[in-house]
Amino acid sequence: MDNATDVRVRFAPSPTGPLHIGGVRTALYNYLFARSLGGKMILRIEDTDSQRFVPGAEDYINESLAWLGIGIDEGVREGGPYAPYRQSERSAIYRKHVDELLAAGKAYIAFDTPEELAAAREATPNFQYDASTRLKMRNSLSMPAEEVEKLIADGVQHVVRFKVEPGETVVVNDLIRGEVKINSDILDDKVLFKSADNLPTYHLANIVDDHLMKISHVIRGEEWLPSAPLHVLLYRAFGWEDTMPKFAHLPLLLKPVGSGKLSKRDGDKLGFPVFPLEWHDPKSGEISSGYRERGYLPEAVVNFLALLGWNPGDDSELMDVDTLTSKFSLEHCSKAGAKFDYKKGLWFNHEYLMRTPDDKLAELFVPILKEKGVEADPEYTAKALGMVKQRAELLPDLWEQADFFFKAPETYAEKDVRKRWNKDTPAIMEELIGVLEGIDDMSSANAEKIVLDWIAGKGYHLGNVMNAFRLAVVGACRGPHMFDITELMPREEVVRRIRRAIEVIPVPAEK
RNA sequence: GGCCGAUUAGUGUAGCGGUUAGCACGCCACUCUCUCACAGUGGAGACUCGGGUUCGAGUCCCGGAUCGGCUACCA
Repeated sequence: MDNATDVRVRFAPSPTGPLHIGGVRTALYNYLFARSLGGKMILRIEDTDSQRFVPGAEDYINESLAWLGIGIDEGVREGGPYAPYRQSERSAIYRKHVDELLAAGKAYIAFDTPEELAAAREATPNFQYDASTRLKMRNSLSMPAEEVEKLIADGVQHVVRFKVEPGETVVVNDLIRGEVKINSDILDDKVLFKSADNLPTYHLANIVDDHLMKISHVIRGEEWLPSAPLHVLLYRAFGWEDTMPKFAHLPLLLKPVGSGKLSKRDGDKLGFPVFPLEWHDPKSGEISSGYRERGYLPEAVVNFLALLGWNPGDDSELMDVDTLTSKFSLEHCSKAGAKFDYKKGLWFNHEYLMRTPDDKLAELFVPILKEKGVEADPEYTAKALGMVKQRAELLPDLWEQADFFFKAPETYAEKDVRKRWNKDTPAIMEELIGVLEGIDDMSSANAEKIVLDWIAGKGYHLGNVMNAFRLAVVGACRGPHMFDITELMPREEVVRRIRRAIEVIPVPAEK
């Protein structure tokens, strides 16, 4: 069934907390890569660290990817031919493979306790558990076979370590970085199987699963580059070098200001989310904000993230997921870490908001109206939002911009009052009410013509009259064209607001 | 400390030996205008530093600096 050349990629997060935005980007690149080549996207849960497991994190991962539209072909929820896709459920598979390595003499058993290892590191600067030191440690290479057997029979805790042969140059061919060479001397005898929870470490589980699941390309963060040579050695030890996946190590996401990798604190400090969805930490009770809850559109987040470390090869910036897919290629991924430009993220969302059809916007706006305790006709809401959407970056900004469509102003912007509400204003506004009431057709163009003619005829100051009018209806000098507002808003409401403004706004003593 | 990786305006990036070093965000003007936006036009702003190679280097090589990652019975 499966062809050797089939593209199969995986996103393999650890359920140790909310999915970080950098992880989301890795998932996205895997997804775009797979889709662009007609391949499959696998979601594998790497829960081999029982100490750090966080309940709810796996659901969070699934929900985040679903919200962003990053589709999964095979995974824990989706199932698939290589199930289970949760590593904690695959321990027998790893056990079998590690035994193979043991039998072939490519791995060995070690009894050193954490304390002993700490002591060794203390005693020797740059201590490394490798060919130069392993015979001085307590393991099946340094101890008589009977003693090893006895310790195992007695149930003494032990780990399995990979036996790295020294003096060899290991070459990793990275699709983004080219050839990366290192000497095996600097590699240590990595623990493959832990004693603490009888589960494999990342390195072993990762190689076994990628092989068994027929992964063709491993696209992951740069933090894995240093261990990639070890992984090559593991493929070799298993005799899987011929079908070894190709590697691509993505640059990291960095802090917007200062240096270092992007952290949750940066988001808190500068006011942007670092997680796709809001996260309620089950232990601390702490709540971390998410893109979704903040009012970002998933399409905008995807577009923004795609361009952080990749470019389409031309000047396009606003691209939907199909366009991103068709243009995606690993060759256009950059090598250097990208500072997280959250302001550009805001711009993307603004662009997507402007392009969202008004009725869809009205739907997205329902929760906000509800929160504000306002009931409104969907069609009215759609028209109102359509008028202000070019002024909003995030969904909640729509309320800031369109609130007056749903409730009369209670206060009037002081600065605008000072500038636009003169001693003649109440009388002119009174006159305006009469003019408005005399209009048969309140359509924007018609009402504008009539009112403007009246202003010109009377020789009034256009800016002052219009802004006073705006102040009365909106509560400040902001918003769409006045006659677009009065076309949508019932005339009685407009009149009521002008009357209230005349009543409430104090007339300045002079001028 | 060791190993690996990276380095074009404030930010994201294009460039792949010969360009007035392109685009976008942000910033500043101007235009439009009843306000705020949108839109349009214009502006300021960059090749980390040395050495090489070459007729010619942002582009290739070497070194320094800086930044990042890894260096766990975490992933």
